[in-house]
Amino acid sequence: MTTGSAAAAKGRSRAGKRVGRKSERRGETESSREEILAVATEEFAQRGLSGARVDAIAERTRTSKRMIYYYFESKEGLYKAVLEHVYSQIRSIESHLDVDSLAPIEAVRRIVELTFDYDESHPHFISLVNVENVNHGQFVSKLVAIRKRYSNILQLMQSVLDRGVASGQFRADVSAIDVRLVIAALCFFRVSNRYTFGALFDCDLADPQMRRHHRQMIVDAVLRFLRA
Amino acid sequence: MTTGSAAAAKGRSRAGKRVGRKSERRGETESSREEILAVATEEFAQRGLSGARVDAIAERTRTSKRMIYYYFESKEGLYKAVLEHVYSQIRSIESHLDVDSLAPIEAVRRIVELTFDYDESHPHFISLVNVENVNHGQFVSKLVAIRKRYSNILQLMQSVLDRGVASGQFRADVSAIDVRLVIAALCFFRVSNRYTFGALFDCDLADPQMRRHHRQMIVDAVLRFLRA
Amino acid sequence: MTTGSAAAAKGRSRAGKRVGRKSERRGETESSREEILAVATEEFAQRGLSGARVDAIAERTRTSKRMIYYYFESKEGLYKAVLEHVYSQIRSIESHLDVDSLAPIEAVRRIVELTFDYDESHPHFISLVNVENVNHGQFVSKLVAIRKRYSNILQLMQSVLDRGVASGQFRADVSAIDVRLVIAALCFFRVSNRYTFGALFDCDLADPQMRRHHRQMIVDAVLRFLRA
Amino acid sequence: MTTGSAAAAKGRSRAGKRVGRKSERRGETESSREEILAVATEEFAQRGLSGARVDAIAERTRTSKRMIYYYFESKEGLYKAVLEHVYSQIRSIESHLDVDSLAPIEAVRRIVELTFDYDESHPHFISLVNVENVNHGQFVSKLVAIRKRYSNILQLMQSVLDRGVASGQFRADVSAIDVRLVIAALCFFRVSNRYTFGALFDCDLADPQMRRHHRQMIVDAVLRFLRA
DNA sequence: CATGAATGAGGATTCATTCAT
DNA sequence: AATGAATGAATCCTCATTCAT
Repeated sequence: MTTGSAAAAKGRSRAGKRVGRKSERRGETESSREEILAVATEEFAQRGLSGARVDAIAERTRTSKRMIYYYFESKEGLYKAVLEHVYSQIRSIESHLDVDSLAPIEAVRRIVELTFDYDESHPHFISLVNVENVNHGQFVSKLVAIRKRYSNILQLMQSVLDRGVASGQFRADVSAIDVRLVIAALCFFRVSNRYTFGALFDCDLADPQMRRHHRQMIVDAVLRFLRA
Repeated sequence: MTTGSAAAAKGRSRAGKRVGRKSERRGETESSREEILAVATEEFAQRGLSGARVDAIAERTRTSKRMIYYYFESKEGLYKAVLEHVYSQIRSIESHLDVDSLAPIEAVRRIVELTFDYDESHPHFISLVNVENVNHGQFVSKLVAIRKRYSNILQLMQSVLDRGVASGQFRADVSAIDVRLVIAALCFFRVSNRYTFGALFDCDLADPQMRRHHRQMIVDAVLRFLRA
Repeated sequence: MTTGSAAAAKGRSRAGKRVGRKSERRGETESSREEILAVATEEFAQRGLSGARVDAIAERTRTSKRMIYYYFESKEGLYKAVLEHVYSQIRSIESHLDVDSLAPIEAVRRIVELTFDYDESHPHFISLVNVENVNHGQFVSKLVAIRKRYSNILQLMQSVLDRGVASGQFRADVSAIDVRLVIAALCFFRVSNRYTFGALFDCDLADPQMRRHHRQMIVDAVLRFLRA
Repeated sequence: MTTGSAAAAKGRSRAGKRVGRKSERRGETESSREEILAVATEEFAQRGLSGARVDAIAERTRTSKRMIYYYFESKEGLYKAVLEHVYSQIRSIESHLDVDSLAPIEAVRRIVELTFDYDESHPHFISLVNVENVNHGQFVSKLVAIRKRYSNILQLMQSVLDRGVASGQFRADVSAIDVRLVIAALCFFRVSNRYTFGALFDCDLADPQMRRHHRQMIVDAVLRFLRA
């Protein structure tokens, strides 16, 4: 979870608006589109919106540059599709967890761990969120489907908090949004700032041992933050 | 403090190699260079390395595009200068504080507050760090002067921790680098992800009330994290 | 009548070569072709030969882009078909008139009026003639059927002139081609140059009052031109 | 004179807005720009706005494609500059004539002849006006300087008409705009429709003998139109 | 120190057309 | 008779950079 974890996302989201198509067929077609999307995800993550080259994306694909425009209409359209795709891929951490069946502390622990694991294993996603922030979030704000999902996340979190408060284990003065911010910040930063933090403090955040240590540490920090 | 706070930045670093020229007039010269640097900082922060336009930078300056090349040799050189400049501007939080004269808890509180305030008031710096991370930190790793500074920071932090542990107020199993990471993450994320977090959780992180709340919250979280 | 009025156009000319196919169903087939032709007429008139987009034409049609190629083989083929179509639609003004049954002056008056009315009510035709002239008339010269028709027009005009000369009402030193030129020029220009003339002389040639005035004026001018 | 003859045009019109230039120097610079303009005039006249190729224009020039964008910003900008240029080149026929010193009939004769000669000798101009009309006059309407000039033309024409009416030689019920329309139409059409008219009536309007004949004929037609 | 002119190399995008079914 | 997918070849345009003065 970074800018919030992703909620149920059951419906497959059609990223690039397909224009001028009358019927929908699965199969080959879809895979060309998906191949482009996969390659573009990498390119945009690694080079940013203006740094990415349509030519470079096309070359790493079995299709041609022309197909990119066929499916996505423009470089920007492709970027939007990529953004929507990566956001929609985040299966809601809470929904994978049946948060309500766990004791509050355990629920929070699992939420943090899943968030941490997701961010660690999806550096492209982290980079794309960075890119989007550098670009003033001009596209993320248009992803309506995504935004809906995120409001559910807060509700789930709130119910966990409520139970924790009721049981006397959590403080009462922390809002769901606060907890999400703390969790997101701690997990996201490790990945998003791996290069600068690593260079300046001369350490390798990707080191497995370091990672394991930080995973526990962040769980600990969040629980200490919530503890009554 | 973000990717680590900035240490004592003693020598002002001259970014663009300045070849010895006929007349080395101070004043005018310096201000042209600095004007370019100021404008470029904004442009690179707002549009990223490849998104920034040399033309655009020149136009917003009283000087010409040619001068950019005169002072900085290339767009990349200008970017490096900007990066070095913003990093060097961070006067070490610890050095401003005389950390050693404060009680450990108070010292940490002040460090967090200063870090928070710095990040909040320097969104361009945050953006540039983001940009640098999107670009794999390829330039930050070359800023030797900066890196030295950052190692001092860790030492100062360590001494605070040591005193806290000695007084029985802090846990013993937290390293300086861990604390810096936690502080940096919590302060940096609020600013770096303001667009995506704001859009997805439908809240305005820039709101003064929210900011005040989070400032206290982060101090609190860090102290809870350290507390024995 | 513009570049000459159109004569009887007895045989309907099939523009796009229609290869004999399995089922030559009338009706549907024909209407697809005609729909394309109608849309293409507008597009070519409004945007010129190279400005028109095959995609745009297809989209405004109930059929697909592929059908355009099926019927017309190429964009150029479609343009030729459009050109032939609009030229063939001009039913000979003279043939609608039974010119020989009218007194010479009356005959000329009616010819001018019909030409004027045709041009005014067929701006697409005018535009297409313009387009064709911008393209050096490379296609019109191939429309053999059309060219034949036009030579008849001259004969009819000549007979009117002859009768007028015989009756002493017309001058003898004006050829049929001269009269056609004068009539065509005066009627065509109003429509073809409506935009530039209107903009530069700040008047609206489409205004009904202006139009009525010019209609009479042109009849008058032509008769004065012919008067013995 | 076509869409109206051109008036005094004393001030040199700067066609393509030169951007980002602070001082103005004559000489070499200007000639590059003018060379582009000259070549572009031909290309746009021969192929229309969308048919013209920036590459083709550049190739026929001693400069590069890049310079076209440097001077004119876009293909459209170049087209606008061309249009303005050709319109501004029309030295006012009336102003070359000292219309007021001639007897009314003689004045009209000379105006017609000069208009005729101008149109005959500037087929590119005629074509460009055609192109502009195909494009709905979207650019000509913005040429403010040109439009001003054209309003003067009408005044000069009106004064000639007034003198002719006063002397009893001209009818009183013809407006300046009417006469300009008649003259423009007759002279313009011969050139603008040379391809289609020639093809359909199987004659060569460019033939010198034909041209001489038509020149007299048009003068005659206009005078007959005006005669009291 | 300063500047307007110039540009090669590349970058996004479009378009008429064809293929597989 | 019909169509959605696919594409090579342009086509317009941009950008960092250098030159001449």
